[in-house]
Amino acid sequence: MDKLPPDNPVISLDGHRTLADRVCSQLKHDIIVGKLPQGSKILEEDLAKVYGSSRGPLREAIRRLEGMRLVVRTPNAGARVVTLSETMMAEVYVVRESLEGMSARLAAQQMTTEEIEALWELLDQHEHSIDDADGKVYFQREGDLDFHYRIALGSKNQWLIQLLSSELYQLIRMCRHCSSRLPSRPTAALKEHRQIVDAIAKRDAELAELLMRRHISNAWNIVKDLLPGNAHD
Amino acid sequence: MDKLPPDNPVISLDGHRTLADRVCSQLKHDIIVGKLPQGSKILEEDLAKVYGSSRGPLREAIRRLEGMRLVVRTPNAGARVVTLSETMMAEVYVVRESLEGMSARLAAQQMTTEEIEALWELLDQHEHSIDDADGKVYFQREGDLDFHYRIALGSKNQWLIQLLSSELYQLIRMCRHCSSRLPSRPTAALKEHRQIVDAIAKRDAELAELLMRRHISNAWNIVKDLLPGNAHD
DNA sequence: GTAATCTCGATTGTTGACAATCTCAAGCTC
DNA sequence: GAGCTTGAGATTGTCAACAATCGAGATTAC
Repeated sequence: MDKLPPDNPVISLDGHRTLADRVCSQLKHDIIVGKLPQGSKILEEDLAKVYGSSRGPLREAIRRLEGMRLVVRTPNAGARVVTLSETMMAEVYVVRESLEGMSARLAAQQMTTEEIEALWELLDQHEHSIDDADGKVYFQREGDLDFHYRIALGSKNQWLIQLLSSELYQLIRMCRHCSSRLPSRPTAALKEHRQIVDAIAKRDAELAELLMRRHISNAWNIVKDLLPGNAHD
Repeated sequence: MDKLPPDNPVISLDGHRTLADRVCSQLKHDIIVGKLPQGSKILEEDLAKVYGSSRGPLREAIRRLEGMRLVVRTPNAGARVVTLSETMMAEVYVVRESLEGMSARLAAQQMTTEEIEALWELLDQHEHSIDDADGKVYFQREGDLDFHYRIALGSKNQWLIQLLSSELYQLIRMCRHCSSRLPSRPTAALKEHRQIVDAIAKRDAELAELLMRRHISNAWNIVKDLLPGNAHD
């Protein structure tokens, strides 16, 4: 697991960006891991002090997170952390199914053989991490996103990559953080991953898209029941 | 044509939003119609004066347009209007194909019979506007977007609706404004529109998605050749 | 003549203060 | 007692000044 999506939860260390950028990263992180609960109000002055900045940069950060749909703003009443209702997540998964399906289709046409080879290795790593570390749910989850991120990269379509990694994946992470942390069916998922890579390796774009869409649809059916408020088993 | 997408070029009149909101709308408008040329630098102080505001609200507006991908920003060097290269638009159309295909699929399952009836009427209006007004290219274009917007609405998926209307459609408009203004094949498009509505009316989700994807793929093949720098015929 | 460096102007990043607006609770009327 | 009004406090929206950074042009060394 040598490479993670760019917007991973770890706070970025480079200090030579603009202050608003750093505030944005930290705020995003705090939202995703639930440090700022869903639906909680964002007090500009307080949060600015927390992140060691003034209200100006914080407001700009909020505007960007608004664009990522992590916060909702109402004109003269301030901003709140988004609340992930089940219907909202259902909608997100539908969009994801559509976009990642297309990603897989393009990846089957665009990925180099080296990239495909790297994918196989990644899946082998995942298999090992399933065998021994059954406590490392967190890494399994990030590993799953890593797989999907690589497919997105394989599409070579900057728009797909941006849309998936900077908007959808953030919400998926947030959703996972708040749902109970049961092992999410790693073996079944791994098998589906292998089928997808197989289709890509055979350059069968049609099949790759179909399998990816089915895979994400399956994932949603599992995630759905783990959401708070849904009795499972 | 009683109803247009919310972010249409006409400057919104309600004055009781925040200043940053209004600046954002006007700036967006000026970018889309080409008043601010592609790739031109955005001078905060100058533009703030133009829109009758200070730099603060203007900066927030820029942050939002950055989220809509209408401007690109580099940390200490300012913001520029995005430049629509052919490869970029190709990527946008791929994403559009994916998302609108899904929209059509969902619309076939979710639209009410009243909404479908309204769609038929809309297409009849389009047919008439093709017959007489061959100079009104502008309205034909907006009419086309209106059709696609209604399908998106029909999906009843807020995420799809948002993504399409607040990001992709803006770029499509911008692209159309800058490309030569040849009538974009209204009769062929209308025929395809009818086929799509037909599939939706028959509740054939699979077919609706297929037809919509093919329709957008066709549209791209036409638009591609009209882009500046491409010799046509 | 060319290339590297330095300086100055211009532009962006940041801040704290001020104005406008909203929220909420206490008091008043009916 | 219920509902409306009003006012204080808090919070967001806006602004203008200050600091940091970048870019262009001139200068100088080779």
